[in-house]
Amino acid sequence: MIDSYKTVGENTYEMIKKDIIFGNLKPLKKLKLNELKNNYKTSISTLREILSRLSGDGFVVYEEQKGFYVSPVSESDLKEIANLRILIESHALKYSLENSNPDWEGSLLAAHHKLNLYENKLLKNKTEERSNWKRYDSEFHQTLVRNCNSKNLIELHKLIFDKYLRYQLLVLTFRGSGSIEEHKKLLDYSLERNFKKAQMVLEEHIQNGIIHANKSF
Amino acid sequence: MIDSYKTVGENTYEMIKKDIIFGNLKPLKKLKLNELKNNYKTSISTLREILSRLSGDGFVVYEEQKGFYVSPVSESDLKEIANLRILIESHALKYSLENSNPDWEGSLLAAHHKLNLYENKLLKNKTEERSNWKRYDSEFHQTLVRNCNSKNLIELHKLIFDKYLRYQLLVLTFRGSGSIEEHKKLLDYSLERNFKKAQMVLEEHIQNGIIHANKSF
DNA sequence: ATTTTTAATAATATATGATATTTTTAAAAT
DNA sequence: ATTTTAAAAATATCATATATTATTAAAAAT
Repeated sequence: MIDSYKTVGENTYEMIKKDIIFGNLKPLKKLKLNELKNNYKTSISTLREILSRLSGDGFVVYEEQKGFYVSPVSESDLKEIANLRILIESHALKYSLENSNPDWEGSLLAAHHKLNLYENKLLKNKTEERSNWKRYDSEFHQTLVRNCNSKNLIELHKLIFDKYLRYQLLVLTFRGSGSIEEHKKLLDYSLERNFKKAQMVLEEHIQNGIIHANKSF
Repeated sequence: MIDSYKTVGENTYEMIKKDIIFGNLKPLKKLKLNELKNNYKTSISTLREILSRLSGDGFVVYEEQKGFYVSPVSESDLKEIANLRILIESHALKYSLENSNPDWEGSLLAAHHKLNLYENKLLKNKTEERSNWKRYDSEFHQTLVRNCNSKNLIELHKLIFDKYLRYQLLVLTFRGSGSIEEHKKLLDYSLERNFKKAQMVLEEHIQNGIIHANKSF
């Protein structure tokens, strides 16, 4: 394993965060320390550290004297997150394109290739595993912004993207060919360094994504 | 005192955060747990929680097995933060103006009035306390975005603003009448709901702010 | 004399137990 | 049904203990 060196706290942080994003820990669920202690096999002090971190990230809510619980979800929150993602990702994309270079173009092509393979699998075989698809989707979008040359922007994007991802895994479904085409256009316009068009597709892409969610709330 | 009910952890969190923002804890300073324990009179477990939260907020850096230290500062980071602030605050301002209503207009006027009183004091008496000025500056800008109707956006703005504030307190100085005029314009254009002009002033305002910092690095 | 190795010291990471306080739950009373 | 009261559960905090990892200082080797 790659990360078997990590500390207990680090590993458990990843696990709990993943469990929240993947919906194993449901929105609003009270995170009782003793319960978590049994489930994740760590001490209460370590758990409190982890939950404190997660509350800084916005995946957990903390209330004085009452403890921690999983952040709630709502339609309005999803819309806010989507708008924020459009704002941040567009902004970062703009700078990524301005700084475009062969290395980055190569990595974007590679990321899209892997994503596309999975998308086609999903089109044909609906039972295919979705978490992998989401992984490649994440990587593609993260590659899009990576070249923006702002550490703060990249970190912020990752945070927002993870929040969006949580909604995707909770209430959104694979949209099929529409999403595939958008990814392809996003790739092409980016390689052409055409920000205007790339931005429009991106905005559409994210906006289309949340339309599928509306009924689930 | 208003917040004397708060928990030890909450109070100490505020104190440490303030000490970082106000420069009492210098950038890159190693935050040794035993040292903090003596200085802030709290237990190590409580401190670790606090530092974990602060690392989520970006004011503290954490390295496995090596512990915590105050986040570094740099000219490039300041520029990133300033650009991010322009992006976020402009975006929020746009929606605040769209949702404009008498209540909000009133609170904006009030916030500007208090800020302006302090600015004039500072102009005449250079020895005036700066932390108060910064408080009113914060409040004015926070009022500007408060009406945007997006909790996520408001929280994000607060986070970025605090980071910017840290730089202001570390390396920036009161710019005098220039800044005062910008605040006035910002108020007037906002009351007119003229986003285009308000946005331009805001961008200038933030951009002008960091010019004064360049030499300090 | 500078570099490398080794030993000693300090600091972190984690767990556990103890205590005071606060919430929550359940039972009793109005 | 609502309020009051008592009991139980959970949180907040601290202190202490142990294993592991970093850092520093001393010793050895080049």
